[in-house]
Amino acid sequence: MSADAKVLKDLDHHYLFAALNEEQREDLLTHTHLRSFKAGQLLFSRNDPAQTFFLLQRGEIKLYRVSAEGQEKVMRLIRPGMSFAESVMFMDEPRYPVHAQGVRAGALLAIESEPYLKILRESFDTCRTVMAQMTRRIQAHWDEIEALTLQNSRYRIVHYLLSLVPEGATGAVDVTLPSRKSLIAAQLAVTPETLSRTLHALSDDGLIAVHEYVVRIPDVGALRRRM
Amino acid sequence: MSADAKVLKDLDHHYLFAALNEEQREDLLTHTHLRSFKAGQLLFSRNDPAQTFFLLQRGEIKLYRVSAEGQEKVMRLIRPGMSFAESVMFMDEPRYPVHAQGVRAGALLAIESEPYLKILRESFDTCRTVMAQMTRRIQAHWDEIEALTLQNSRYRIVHYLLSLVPEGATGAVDVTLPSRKSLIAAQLAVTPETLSRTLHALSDDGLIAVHEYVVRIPDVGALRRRM
DNA sequence: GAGCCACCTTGATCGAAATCAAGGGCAATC
DNA sequence: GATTGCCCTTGATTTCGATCAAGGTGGCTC
Repeated sequence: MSADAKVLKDLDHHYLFAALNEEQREDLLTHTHLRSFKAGQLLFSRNDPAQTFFLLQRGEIKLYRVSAEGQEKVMRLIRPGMSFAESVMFMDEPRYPVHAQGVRAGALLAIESEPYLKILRESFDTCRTVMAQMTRRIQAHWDEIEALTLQNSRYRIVHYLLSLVPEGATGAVDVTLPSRKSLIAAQLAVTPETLSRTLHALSDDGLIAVHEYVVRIPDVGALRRRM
Repeated sequence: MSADAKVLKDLDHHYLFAALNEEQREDLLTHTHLRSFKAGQLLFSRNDPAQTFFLLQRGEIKLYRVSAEGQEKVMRLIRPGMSFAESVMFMDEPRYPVHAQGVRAGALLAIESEPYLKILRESFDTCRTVMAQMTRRIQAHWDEIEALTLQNSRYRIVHYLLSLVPEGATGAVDVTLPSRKSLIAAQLAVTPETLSRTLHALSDDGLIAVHEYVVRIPDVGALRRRM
């Protein structure tokens, strides 16, 4: 399979491109660039002009903001198959609202916004899908704002663990933490110390058992009830 | 001017309808209902099936969530001219993600989602505007999440005061708090006590002067610098 | 005008999580 | 195999904002 064919394959599985026809996709491909990156490499900074959006193929990326005091909040962790910065293109003067940095080396597709917008004009179905996706994102933000204001750190951590449990699983489950614990902490807006202590406390309660990056949950229902 | 004509006038100033033609607007009007409400009246609850979205004409509405302990977080305060619940319609199984309650009596337009979606299919420009608006909302959420996690309550309160200052104003400005202080507190995720104390502290620093609902800011620049 | 209620303020205390500080384990490098 | 650096953990202390508790004030109704 040629490199281009492989890229095409990646594209058509993604919601941003699923409803496009062959011609539109070919067209887009001429405006798509493959870019690899290293761990720790800065991909773009907050307020950089945004002419492209991205689709991660391999590796891991964090989208984050930094406070005046240098404290970091991870807004999203991007894993392979996920797109990011795609909604920025609808702004009049598009600028990235966060910093993006590689966490684990990998590669991504950079897709130019302008050509995509032109194509979008001809595909209401894709428009609709994009809007549905944006709505999902908005609701996720509301959930996060709720968790940050109405719930304590233990709740957020338990909620996060439960989000890793596969759909429909019951009884005993092993979940694997997808990144370094300090990154997960930054995502949940707690310090690494608090995450460590909370996991320990949950272990003491017998609700989980932690071994490195594997968390065994003996009884998902019990954990859910003790949120 | 007839009641319908007045409603039409309200519609065409709003981004959701600005790009529609006369025929489309007339069509929509047959699926639009005027509804008045009292202070304290519940308009819809979280998880109610959502077949309509809204445009506030008069009064004030709060969109909020409630924790298990009964604590309230105001997600948005709706003022006349603002629409709400419009992005829910893009979901497959639309349900309101928050509670809505009247704060000050007033009236709103309830617009059926299905007919609007049909019309949207024929107006890419409106699609584009809707997506731009959703992007703005998403970025506002990121700002809020950042403020909640990286900034303290004083910062959030000062930031809120500055958000009330008219665009481009410098030097001394008087701003009027748009609602009860307890509601503003709930929006900023602080207790009324903390809001009261912080306003007092800012007064002591000479950065503001509070008289009832009017906050005088002698020097906007100075306040901005002391965030 | 008395009484009531909603809202705001002020003071005292408490508590959850951050910060500060120290140490351990492991992988990479020389 | 020693050294370095990065993560993570654990303990001690601090701090910000919440909670608890008491007034104060103004607008209602009766």
